[in-house]
Amino acid sequence: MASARVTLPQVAARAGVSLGSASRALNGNGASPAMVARVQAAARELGYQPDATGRSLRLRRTFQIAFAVADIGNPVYVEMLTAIQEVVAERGYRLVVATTGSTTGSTIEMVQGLSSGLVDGLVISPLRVDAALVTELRAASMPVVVIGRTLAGEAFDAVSTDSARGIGQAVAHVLGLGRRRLGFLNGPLDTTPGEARQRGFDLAVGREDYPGDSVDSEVAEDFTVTAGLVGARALLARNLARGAGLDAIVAANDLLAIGAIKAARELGLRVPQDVAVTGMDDTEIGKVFAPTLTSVSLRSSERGRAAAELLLSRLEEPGRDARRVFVEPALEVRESTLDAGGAA
Amino acid sequence: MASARVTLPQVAARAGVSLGSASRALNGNGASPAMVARVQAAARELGYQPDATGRSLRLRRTFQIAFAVADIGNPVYVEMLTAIQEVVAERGYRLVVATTGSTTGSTIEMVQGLSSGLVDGLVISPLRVDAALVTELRAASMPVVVIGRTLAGEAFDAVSTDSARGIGQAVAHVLGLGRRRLGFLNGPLDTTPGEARQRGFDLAVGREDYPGDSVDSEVAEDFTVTAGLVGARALLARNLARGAGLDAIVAANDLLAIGAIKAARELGLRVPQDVAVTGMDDTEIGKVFAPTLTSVSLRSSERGRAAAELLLSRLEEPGRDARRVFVEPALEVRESTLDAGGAA
DNA sequence: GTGAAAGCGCTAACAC
DNA sequence: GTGTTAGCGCTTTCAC
Repeated sequence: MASARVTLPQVAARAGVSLGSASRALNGNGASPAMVARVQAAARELGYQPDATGRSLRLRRTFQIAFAVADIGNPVYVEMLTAIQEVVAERGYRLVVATTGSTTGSTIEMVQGLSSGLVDGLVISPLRVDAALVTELRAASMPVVVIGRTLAGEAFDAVSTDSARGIGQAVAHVLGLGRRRLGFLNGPLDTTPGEARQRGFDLAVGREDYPGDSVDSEVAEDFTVTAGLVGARALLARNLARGAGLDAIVAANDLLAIGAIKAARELGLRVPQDVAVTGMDDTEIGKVFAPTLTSVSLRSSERGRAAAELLLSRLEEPGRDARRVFVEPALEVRESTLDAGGAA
Repeated sequence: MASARVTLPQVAARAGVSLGSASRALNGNGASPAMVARVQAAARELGYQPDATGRSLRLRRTFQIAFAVADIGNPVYVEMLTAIQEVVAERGYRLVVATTGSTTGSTIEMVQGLSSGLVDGLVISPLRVDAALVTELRAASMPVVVIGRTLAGEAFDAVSTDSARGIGQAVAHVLGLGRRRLGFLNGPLDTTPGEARQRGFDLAVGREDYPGDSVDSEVAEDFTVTAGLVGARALLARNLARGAGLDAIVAANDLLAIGAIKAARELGLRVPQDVAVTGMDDTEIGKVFAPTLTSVSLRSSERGRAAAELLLSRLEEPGRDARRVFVEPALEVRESTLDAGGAA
C-alpha cells in the first residue's frame, strides 16, 4: 500500500505543459508527437496511474460489467462466469460478481443496488422470474442481458436455449436403448429451469406413440447432489414397490444425476446395466465422474460468451433493437447410458 | 435501461432544501428529523439512487474488493470466491473478479491495472511468485492480502496453510493402511503449491524410520484431471515394469487424484483394493466422486473467509501490523483408501 | 441545524 | 496544437 497517488496535474507540471495537453497526450487525442513524448516520459517517471473514479465520473462509464446469479457455487454458472470474464476482459472491461439470492425479492434488491452507475451493464441468469423482477430489469438504468427465459417477449437482449427439448432428447435416447420404465428427477418446479424441464418431460412421455411402459416424476428440493440423492431414493423405492422398478432415470441436471447414481448403487443397482441415468448441463464433473455421465449440453460457455457479446454490442449501440441468441441443446452420450461400451 | 438519472441537487430542489442538507439528511449526519423526513420523501418520489462514482471520487473509496486468481475454473478458487463474496457483501462491499494468467508477468500487469483506485483492496492467491511480483504487491496503492506463501516474510497480511504437512498426513495414512509402494503425483514444481507439496512428500518418505519399500514421483503438466490421467499412466506403468507396481498414489490435489483413479482403472486396478488414492483440497467433486475421495482438506472456504476479514479489518485500521492466519490441514478419509468400508 | 462553496481527478468544450 | 476553464455527483468544510 502507501505510495501517494500521482494525479494528472502533477504529470502536467512535471512535463511543463497544461492539464488538458497532458490528458490529450495520454489519450492520443490530437497532440503533437513531441508533446506525447514529453508527457509520457513524465508519467513514467512519476509512476502515474490514471484514476478510474475520476475518469468514470467524467465519462459516465465505469468499464465494469456485472454478472448476477443465485449461486456461484453451481458449476454451470462458473462456466458462464469464466466465458463472460474472458470476453469482457479482452475488451477492457472488468467483471463484478453479484449474488442474487434465490428469491425474486432479493434479486430485485440486488438490481437496485447495482443501479448506481457502478457498472455499465448487467448479465443476469435468474433462477426465478416474476413480473416485479421483469419490471425492475426494464427500469434499470443500464443495459441488461438475460440468460434464460423471461416473461417479457422481445424486451431484452437475451440468450436462451430449449431445455425442454433437451429433456426430450434424453428421453428419446433412453427409449432408443430399449428402456421402458422411465423416471424423471427434477428440481423445484417454481424455478424457470424446473418448469421448462418438467414440461419437456411431460411432453416427451405424453405423445400418442410413446412406447414406454411406465412413467414417474420426482421433484427434489434443490438442483444439488444431496437433494438428488434423497429424491432418487424415493423415486426408485416407489417404483420398485410398484413392480419391476425403473430402468432409466432422466435427471434435470448433472448434480441431480450424480445423486441418482448414488441412490441406485445403494440399492445394489448397476449403472447403466440396471438403470441408465442421464443428466443435463454437461458439466466438467459429469465428464470425470465414474461412470462418465450422459448429459444434455446446454453449452454454458457459449451462452456466457454470447451474453457478454450481446452486452458489449449494446453498449456500443444503445439504440438498437433487442436481439435474441438461441443455443441448441445437444446430447452427449457417455458411459452412464451405455452397456459394455456399445452404442445405442 | 433509460430512466434519466436523478441527482442529489434535484432531490434537494424537490425538498426545497440545500444540496448539503440533502446529503446530510440521507447519510444521517446531523440533520433534524423534519429535514430527514422531507428529503427522504423527495428522494423516494423521484426514485433517487445515489451515484457510486461521484461518491467514490469524493470519499476516495469504492467499496469494491478484488479477488485475483490464475483460473476461476478451479474448484478451490470457486470455494474461496464464494466465501469472500459472502463476507464482503455482508459489509457492503462488492467483489470484482480478476484473472491473473499463470505467469508472474501477467499477474504484475493485472495488479497494475487494479491500482487505479478501482478497488479498495485486493485478495490474491498467486500460483507462482517471484521477487518482481512481491515488489509490485508491496508498491500497490491498496492493501493486499495474500492467500498462500510469499517470499516476503511479514510484509503482507496473509493466510496460509501447511500443504507440505498435509501431504505428510496423506503419506502417513496410506502407510497406516499397510501400503508400502508409494507414488506421488504432483503438479508443476515451479508453482508455490507444487514446490511445497513435493517438499512435503520428499520429507515424509525420507525419514529414517520410513517403512515403505519403494517411492516414486511424477510431475503432471498441470493441476487438472486430464494432466493427472496422463501423469498417472506414466507413473503406474513405470512402477509396474519395475516390479510389483504401486499400491498407493498420493496426489497433490483432487483433480490429479481423479485422473489417477481413471488411469488405475484403465489398467484393471481396483481402487482402493489394489491402489489406494488420496487427493488434496477436499473439493465438492471429490466428495461426490465414486469412490468418494480421501483428501487433505486445506479449508478453502475458511481461508477465503479469513482473507476477506483480514482485508476488511485492514481497511478499518490501515496502520496496524501485518497479520498472518494459519489454517491447519486435515485429512478426510473416504472410500478411495478404505477397503470394504473398514477403517484404517 | 442549515446554506453556500470548495474540490475529489478527470475529459472536453472553448478560445487562441 | 495548446492553454484555460467548466463540470460530472457527491461530501464536507466553513460561516452563520
